Amino acid sequence: MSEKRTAILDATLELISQRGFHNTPMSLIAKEANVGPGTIYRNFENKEALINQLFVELKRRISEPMLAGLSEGRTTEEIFQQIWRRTFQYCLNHSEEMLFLEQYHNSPFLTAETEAATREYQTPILGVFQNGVRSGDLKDMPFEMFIFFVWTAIASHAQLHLNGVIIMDEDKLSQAIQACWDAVKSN
Amino acid sequence: MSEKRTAILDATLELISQRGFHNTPMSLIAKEANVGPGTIYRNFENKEALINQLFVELKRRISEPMLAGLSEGRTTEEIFQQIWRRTFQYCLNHSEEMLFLEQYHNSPFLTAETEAATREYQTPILGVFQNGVRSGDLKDMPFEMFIFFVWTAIASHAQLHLNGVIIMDEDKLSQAIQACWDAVKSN
DNA sequence: CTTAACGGAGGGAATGTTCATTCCGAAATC
DNA sequence: GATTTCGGAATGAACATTCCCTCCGTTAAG
Repeated sequence: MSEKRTAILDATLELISQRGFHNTPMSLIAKEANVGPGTIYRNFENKEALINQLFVELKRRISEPMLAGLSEGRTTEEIFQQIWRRTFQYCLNHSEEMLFLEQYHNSPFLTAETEAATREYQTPILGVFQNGVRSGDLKDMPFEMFIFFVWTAIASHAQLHLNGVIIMDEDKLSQAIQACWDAVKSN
Repeated sequence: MSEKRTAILDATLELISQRGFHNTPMSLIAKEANVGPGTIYRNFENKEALINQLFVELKRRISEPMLAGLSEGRTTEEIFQQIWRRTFQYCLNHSEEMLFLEQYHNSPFLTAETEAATREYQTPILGVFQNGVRSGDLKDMPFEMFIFFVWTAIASHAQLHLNGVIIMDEDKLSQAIQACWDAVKSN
């Protein structure tokens, strides 16, 4: 990935997560990236493609802490907890990325390919889930329902924290994790 | 509320939930509402105000089935279940409204007043929550955390259903409700 | 009862701005 | 010197918003 390309993606992330799509002209992205407007079009077909590729890139990044949580627990519950904690922490440390993802999560201009590429990054979690179901630790729910109590829950709680609605200190954090665990654990 | 105003809001809902904000010109809204572009500006200050008012109106509408669920259960668990079922059904029957709400849920152009107005409509649920905590049926979590397992969960699962990702038949529905109940119920 | 004056809502053409995108000369790289 | 990449002025389309003319209902005067 060229350096310019990275600069453009970074600038897009920063500007769009704060100002929204319709309020950030390509010219502004170019300026922020120290690049001419024309250069953007050398790397991305158009504005929509730029958003889509950024979306995929961010999904990839966020899957890393999820993955890292995988190897840290022994029991299913410990693994669940580690994934939650690590991903939550990542969301706080990279709030722009999380905000962008949540903002365009169900937006009309994400293409089907983007959605597909996105799904790729969930496969590590799928393994955890299937093992947990097989071993009787987890309820046998649809995988997407399980994902809700991981990714959606994490992102929502990170946003609540960032907006100052709930201060997610250690107490609240373990409370949230416990609630989600209660939701998915088998009885 | 004037007839024209209602027509404009309806047209806006339909067009924007399908095409997104930046892809639906005021002129198109006007055409869909059988109204001149100028007429829109007689009822709403500008495009952003239109979106904001539509958002508030939809939050009001969706709070009705929630409310209706309140009176149908005896135990906290029954009330929880009724709220979930009714609201979920409403989301399926009014998917455009739900999609619009989810799409602009965390969008840069919702004003603070809009967010405040929105919070109003949660107060009936707050009562249920507080009673449940007092009686020891519910975990003593922050209210917004509780709301996550109601509204956010409902909307997400409705979307999964509408996208064909999970077919939410009675089995899956009660499974989802059970999971959310397990999350919030005290142990 | 008729008609004239008024006021306000509706419509839509016109305006001016704001971009996305292009394109070509300049700079850099090989 | 050739080839690729870059920049940014220029272009053209799209669109939010305005402005003013039209239409209609209401009221007042005759």
